[in-house]
Amino acid sequence: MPELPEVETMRRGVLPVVGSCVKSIHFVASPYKKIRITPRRDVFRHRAVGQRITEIGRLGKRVLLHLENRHTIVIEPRMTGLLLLAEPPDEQHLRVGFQLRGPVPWLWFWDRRGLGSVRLMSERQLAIELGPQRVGPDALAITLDQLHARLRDSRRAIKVALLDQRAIAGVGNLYVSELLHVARIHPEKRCDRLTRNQWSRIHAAMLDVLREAIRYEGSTLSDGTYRNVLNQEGGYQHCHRVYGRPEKPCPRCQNSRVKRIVQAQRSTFFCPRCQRK
DNA sequence: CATATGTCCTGAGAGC
DNA sequence: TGCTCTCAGGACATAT
Repeated sequence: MPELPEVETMRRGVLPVVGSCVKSIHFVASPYKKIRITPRRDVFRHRAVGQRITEIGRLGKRVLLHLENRHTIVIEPRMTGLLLLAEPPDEQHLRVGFQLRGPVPWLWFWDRRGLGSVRLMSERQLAIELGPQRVGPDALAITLDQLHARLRDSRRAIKVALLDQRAIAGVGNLYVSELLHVARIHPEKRCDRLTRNQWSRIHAAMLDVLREAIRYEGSTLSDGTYRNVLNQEGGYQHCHRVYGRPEKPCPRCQNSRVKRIVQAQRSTFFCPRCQRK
């Protein structure tokens, strides 16, 4: 489940393709219909082939490949999408191959479940479809004041609100449980009932957890889907405090067991003793 | 407007 | 053993 740390790891991993030229693009035939690829493949090729990759960016949970003609290839991994410089795990779930002229011959988009997307956008399209109205400030860049201003009046539970990418971009279901545990905030606590001090703890914990997870190159869960661009596992799953650990002792207080609840159809893990409502 | 729910997708694992 | 069923959660469409 690539969230900010995994996508940032992908971004850093594909930096070696900066300066390379797109030689050809292979849309793998059979699963093509199943993932969202826009525009049509001939138009996509016409606008991207022959272009140099000038820069690699990240917008929330998306990787951006900027081209010299000011178009951008927007890669959205969603649940199981991977960006690979190494040989993909199998042929079956290969979606797009970018053949490059440069030090690395191929950049692959591989996606087992096919919920991801690969889109080529003009500057204008990018500004509209993924502009500040649609994607909030990045979780690593947002200030405490910005975070506070954006969510302080919301009646939603803090866990649910932090997953809203329009409010703040990059936090997903795994890291929200982790950061709320570090901040000692109950996931069901309503935003409009949090004190300034609690917001401050959330902000600090968010930065700590995300930065630490990036250092470990993200989390590879037992389903094993997330891999870095060289098809290697991340390491942060060994550091998880609560996520995916129901009934295990809380790593902070030891006296309480991690509880699993469901909020907005998603699992939340927390320590009922350390994170009181 | 804000918030809640439904939808897509595949394969791992549970349960029988 | 081998089958069926549930569940995992990204973003977005639709409903309340």
